[in-house]
Amino acid sequence: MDKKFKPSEAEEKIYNSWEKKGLLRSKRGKPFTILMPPPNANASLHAGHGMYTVEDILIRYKRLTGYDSLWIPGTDHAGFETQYVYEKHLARQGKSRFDYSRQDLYKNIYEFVVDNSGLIYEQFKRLGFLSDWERSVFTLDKQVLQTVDSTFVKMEKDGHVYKDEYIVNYCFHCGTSLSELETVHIERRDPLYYLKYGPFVLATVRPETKFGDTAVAVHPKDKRYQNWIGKEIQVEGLLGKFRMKVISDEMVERKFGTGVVKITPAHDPKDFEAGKRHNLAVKKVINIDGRLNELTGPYAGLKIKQAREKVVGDLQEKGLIEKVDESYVHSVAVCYKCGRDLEPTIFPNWFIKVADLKKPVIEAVKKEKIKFIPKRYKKQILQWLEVMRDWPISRQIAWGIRIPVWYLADGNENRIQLSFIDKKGKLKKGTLKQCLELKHSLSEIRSGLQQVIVTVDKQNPVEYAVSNNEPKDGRNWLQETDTFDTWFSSGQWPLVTLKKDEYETRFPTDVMGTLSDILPFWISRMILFSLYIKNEIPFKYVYLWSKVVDAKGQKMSKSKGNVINPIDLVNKYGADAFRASLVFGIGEGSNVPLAEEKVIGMRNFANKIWNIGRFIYMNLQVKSQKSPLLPPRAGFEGQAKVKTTTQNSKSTKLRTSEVLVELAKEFQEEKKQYLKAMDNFRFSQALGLVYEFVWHRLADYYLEQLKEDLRNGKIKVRGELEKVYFENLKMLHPFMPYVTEAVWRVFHGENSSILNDQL
RNA sequence: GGACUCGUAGCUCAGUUGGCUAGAGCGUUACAUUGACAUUGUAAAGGUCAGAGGUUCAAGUCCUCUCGAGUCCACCA
Repeated sequence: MDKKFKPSEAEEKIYNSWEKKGLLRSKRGKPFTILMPPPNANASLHAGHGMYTVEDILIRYKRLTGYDSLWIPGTDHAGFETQYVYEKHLARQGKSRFDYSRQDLYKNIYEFVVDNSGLIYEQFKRLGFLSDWERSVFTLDKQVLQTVDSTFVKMEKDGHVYKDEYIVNYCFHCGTSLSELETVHIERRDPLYYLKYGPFVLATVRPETKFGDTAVAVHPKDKRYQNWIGKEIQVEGLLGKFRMKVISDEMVERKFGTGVVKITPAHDPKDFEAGKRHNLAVKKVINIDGRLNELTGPYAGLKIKQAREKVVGDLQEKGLIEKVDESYVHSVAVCYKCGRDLEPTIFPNWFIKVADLKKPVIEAVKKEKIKFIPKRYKKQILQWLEVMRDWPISRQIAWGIRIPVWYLADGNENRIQLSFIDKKGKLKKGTLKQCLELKHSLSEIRSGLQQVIVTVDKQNPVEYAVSNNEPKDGRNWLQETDTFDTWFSSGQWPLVTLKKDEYETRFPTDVMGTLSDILPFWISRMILFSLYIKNEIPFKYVYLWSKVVDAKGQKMSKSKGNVINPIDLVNKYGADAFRASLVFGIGEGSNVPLAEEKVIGMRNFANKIWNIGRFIYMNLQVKSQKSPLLPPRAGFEGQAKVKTTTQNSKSTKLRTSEVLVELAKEFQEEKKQYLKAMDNFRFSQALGLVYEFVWHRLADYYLEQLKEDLRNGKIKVRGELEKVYFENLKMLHPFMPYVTEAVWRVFHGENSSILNDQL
């Protein structure tokens, strides 16, 4: 044995042997199952992924305690995220997605993802993860598409799906609508304009939307405006005179501005709701290209910002602005991805009605059929579930699972808007009728299709079919071009990862471990889908781990320049050290500070483990060489012990037998506490316990006490020390798999594995 | 506005049914060590456990309030 444990030499060899011997999964015991939260297929390992270690700890611990533990891996196509990365890549080449048909774009992104995938699994392997890689599932695999489509079809049949013109948060830059959860609110100072509005003055930050106003509102109890409620006012505007209804609604804050609000249902979520309550017209004045439309007269074609400037200028000229409050601070919804302002706008969208679907989820969480660790997340997810609104699932991007809806083309040529790349590679836009009239065949349109927009007409809807496959009835259909929100598919992760027969034995799965910040996106949806499709919860425990932060507790971010690459640390100090440093001394649910010093500390611990083994092993060899000369015999031990103890009695040394009794007792207590901590997901405590025992009790105390006896070849002493040491190796193995396995093989032979033993 | 977390040694943090002298890692200081390990050992310095009040035989731990830091949700025309 070397003086030091050298991870770089040992790790790869050991991992390969696990793979070769089929130890990535076990074949005996009661099932224990974890589904790996799928990282983005094209991702590479970042510090946050380090926390997957917690799942590996569980898998290994369960393996060692006699379970058939299975960790099923997978990767996610991560719709919007990935397309965003790809579009940046396109932009560098001076191109955009509008240069491609959706088919080609999808193909290109697929290749892009394939080129960049696989890396993360290699990195996971370096961390030692005991996952059954051959079973990897990608969220665009055939069986996933099948399941996702079928779920949607079933939901539609059961009346949980509807299409509506709805106010959605639309990002003009990313070209897609976003769900509530994908928006970020930031505080910002914007000018607040006080506009003269007929007899009133009202305050707004968005004067450019005034063309879409369909009412003004006041609070029902506001004395100032009592007489106006229900009447019409005459307003002199930029486009001439018009009349406007005055409504009253509780939503109006009397203290804000002048207590009068303009209602713009098409471009403000709250106004949209108010519009519904009061049956107001929805007048859309901004199109999805981010420009004002023909309803705005001279402002048509201007982008929002330009329009605002011009409108303000013109209003000022006409004397219609009473004052401007430049110090107004409010929060603005921005895109979580690109950070630009989101535009609330009307867009046809597929929705999942969640009111009924979420009820059993709330039940299951309240009754603790699913337990959350740390506990406080139970409250948080319940809070989220309560406010969860209908879920807009349409994303106007190509990279994803296309929504299985077909619109009847025949007879609806006028009502279907589309864009496509024609044979010559030119982008064409218009109604289907216009395109056909330009001598483009339907098959040409289909193959170059970019986007199909079918607006919602409740009185006379365009006929559509919802099914896994295109209807084959001789008529022509065009498939919806929108794709599912990526959480719609990853939310069905527990429904697509197990084999059929495993739903009998491994479902519900045992633990779902994931970052706490996707609790609402993912965890709540997985529970929802599982209860809906299988009428069963998908997992028994949800273990939330927290953010990995830097040594000072700061969030890691590129702009701060404090990002730590885990693989660098693994290269320098070994996977064991890296893994242990993410667990050691960490409170449940608190941030995980990652500091190089700490990794070094754990590297030192790994070396200590190694050297305890080395010491015992060396004496084992010394003894066996000497044994022909000094055969150990019954009765001999006692004598020798008396001798050595008296010889070394400078300090007060205990008798060997007493030390051994003490050791056995202390070890029993350690193991008991360890098992308790592990079973309660208190990994940090478990590791801390063993750390303390192995280093400061076993090495510093017991080994020192028993050094002489060991050198003198006391079989009993060596046996006891070995036993305690081996047990501790097994206890440490979930945390530090490599060094424990390496020492194990020194003692038990190169072909042995600690994984075949039991704790 | 609603919910939640945190404030313990110079730094980063443990401390779970309230209970022996409040701990660890790193850092600091002194000493030791050529046969397990310098990626070491022995020891030391360093804490009014944010502050105030309360419950209790007993409070870092439970309750109330104050101050400070942070997170999530909702809203902001």
